Amino acid sequence: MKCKVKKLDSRKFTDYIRAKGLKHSKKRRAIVKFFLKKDLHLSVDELYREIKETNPEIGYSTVYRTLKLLVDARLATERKFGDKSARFEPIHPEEHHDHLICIKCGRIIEFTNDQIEKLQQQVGRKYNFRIIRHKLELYGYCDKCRKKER
Amino acid sequence: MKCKVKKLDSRKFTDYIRAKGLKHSKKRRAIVKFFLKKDLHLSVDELYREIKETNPEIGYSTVYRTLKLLVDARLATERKFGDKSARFEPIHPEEHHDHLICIKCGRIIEFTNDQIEKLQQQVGRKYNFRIIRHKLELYGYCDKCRKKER
DNA sequence: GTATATGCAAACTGTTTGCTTTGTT
DNA sequence: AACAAAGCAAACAGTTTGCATATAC
Repeated sequence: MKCKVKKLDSRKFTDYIRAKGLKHSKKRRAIVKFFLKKDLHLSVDELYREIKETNPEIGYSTVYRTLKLLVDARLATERKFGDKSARFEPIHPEEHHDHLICIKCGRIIEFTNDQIEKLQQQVGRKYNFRIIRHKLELYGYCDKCRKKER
Repeated sequence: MKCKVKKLDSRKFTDYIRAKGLKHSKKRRAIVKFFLKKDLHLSVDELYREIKETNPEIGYSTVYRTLKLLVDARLATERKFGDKSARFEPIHPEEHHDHLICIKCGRIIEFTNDQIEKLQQQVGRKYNFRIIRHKLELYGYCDKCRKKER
């Protein structure tokens, strides 16, 4: 099961922009479109290059600023997997998920596991923590890279 | 249960240094001493300031370089919790642990949970991943900060 | 004495910001 | 017309590096 891009209506972005009294622009729309369309977990750089091909007049800072806007609007989250650069992914409010990351090819797969979630709550109780969110990342070799290994 | 600093023999560092044909120095020893002595999960900056008080002639880059050396020697690991700066902690080879992080006061508590570990392996199997390592961080409010909240 | 360690300043990377110009409403 | 967006360059934070000097062996 690969990552599927779920429908995240760009209308939500429009709503947010309006509610904030901000303005729409071609470039913003282009960035949001790419962001939603492309496979998940893009780094800013990847997204920038991608966009650059069809919209060469868009600058780096605009990409950053728009992604930040998406995060503010709670339509995206920022993550860092090992490497130093930030990766953004659309939020699907109903569903939380964690990540499998291939340390060879960089592939990122999402998964969920209710049992793990429950055990985390249990850990929280044990230490008197009120757990708000968590991060679980499993690093290893994906099926393809395992085959190549030997 | 607070983080306890377990005995991590600085002799291992000595061994590593020798094996690599590198040299000992007062400063290195001082840094390693502080690193092992102080509570875990120090940022470079925290460690630097700490050391500076008794060894004001030690520079930032030396701290970095020595920490890197510790990582190379597999005596420390580098982590990033949300904030941008790296934190280092001694490795205790026999034992893997995860972290509870208080989003109010920044307190970091270590924990282990075998059941979660097992479930992670299960997830790996499901997706045909060979899991090498993982990162689990639970963010929330610690007991002290929960009380203060209301 | 030779080679490594260190300090300093400078380089570097990813990200953010200030300012002027351009675009949206 | 008014005000936000975008581009560019410059600022920034954390980290790394080059080089001359100090230190360890």
